[in-house]
Amino acid sequence: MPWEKNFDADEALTKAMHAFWSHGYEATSIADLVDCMGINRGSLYATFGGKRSLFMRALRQYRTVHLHDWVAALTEAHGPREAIIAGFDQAIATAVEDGARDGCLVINTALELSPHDEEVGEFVDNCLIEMETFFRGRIEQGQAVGEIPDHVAPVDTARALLGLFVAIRVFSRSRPKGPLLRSVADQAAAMLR
Amino acid sequence: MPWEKNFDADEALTKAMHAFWSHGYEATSIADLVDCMGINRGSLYATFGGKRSLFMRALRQYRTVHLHDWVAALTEAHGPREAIIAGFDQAIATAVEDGARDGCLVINTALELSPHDEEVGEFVDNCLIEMETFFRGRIEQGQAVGEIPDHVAPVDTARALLGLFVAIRVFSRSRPKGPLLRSVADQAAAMLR
DNA sequence: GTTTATTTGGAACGATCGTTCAAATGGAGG
DNA sequence: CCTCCATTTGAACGATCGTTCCAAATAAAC
Repeated sequence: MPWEKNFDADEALTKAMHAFWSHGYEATSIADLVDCMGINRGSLYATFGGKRSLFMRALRQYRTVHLHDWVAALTEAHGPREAIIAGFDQAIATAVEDGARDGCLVINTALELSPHDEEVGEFVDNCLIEMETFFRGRIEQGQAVGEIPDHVAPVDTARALLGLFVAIRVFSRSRPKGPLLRSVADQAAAMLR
Repeated sequence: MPWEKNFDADEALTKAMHAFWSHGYEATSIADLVDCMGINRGSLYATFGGKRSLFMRALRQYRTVHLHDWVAALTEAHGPREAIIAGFDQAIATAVEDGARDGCLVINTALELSPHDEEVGEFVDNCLIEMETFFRGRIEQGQAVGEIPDHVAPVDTARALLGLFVAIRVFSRSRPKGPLLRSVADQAAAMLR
């Protein structure tokens, strides 16, 4: 029925996000997006403005769903130390079980676009800072309740954990072998002892 | 002089490597390559076969120069423990001082192409394995000469070091801040104590 | 001096890129 | 019953993609 939208913009955006997530920005064409979103070119441009604008919205949706909500869920469901460990375990599980080789959209974008696109770069940086802040917050909270020893330096350790987490996402995309991912996660856990 | 090549194929390949390194595979066009390599389309196709074939040769040159030679230089110039630390320091130095936001071609490629290109994926995996092997070899050697304590688990630690090294390359491309990189490298060094 | 072999520079190819736009649709409001 | 109007639809745009091809150019070989 042409007089009213016959698709849900958020659902379509989610599908676009997964396309960018899997193939990256450059390798995802408008034709690909039209196909996987199930809408037509005109609607895509009317609703989302264009490829780049659509990508930015996909990035923002990713941050909301896979960063904010994810952090909130971990924080709520676990104690401070366990929240960090569960975060790593979850990342490994999606990589090994689901066989999804998508990694993390933010990190994929960090490598593909950040160096040459200021707006994207700033957005990605903020996401990384949020992750670092999550780790640091959990460490400090863990120390406050006596779960994590005081000799652990919150800032440095948070950054190292961010590094190991990034690495798991990278390996998820290129070399998603269980033992490798598990070794990395175990060393992350060891940093909290 | 048309009866003999008037360009050095290896030099041209190096220039192509840097273009791919900086912008990735998809975002580097044949026109870009022709420009930066300083040769013409015909010569490019006659000498290198095509874009994909040129990219694979660039990858191989990268592995030789920035992996094999790099590992050899570190191993030769330092003791086991110091070789690892010098590797991290070097990665940080190129990111912070040179201001080069290129990161590592292998890791960039791992995220851009590995999930959807079997040949590239296998090549990249081998490079990552080589790096892991370097770390493990240095750890074991360090333990043999008493530089590194025996409670360090070679395999797990090597994988974690690989992870932290990958992270430094990722941050070099997206958030090349000195303190962040230093924290990561310091935690890497702490794993060897 | 003619031939031969090879590279060069660039024109040209069909395909696909991201984007625009005008025609077709059919209920809503008068 | 007719006019609106937001939306769908797909054709079409110019640009650029990776690739192919060929005539011009040159100096060694004969």
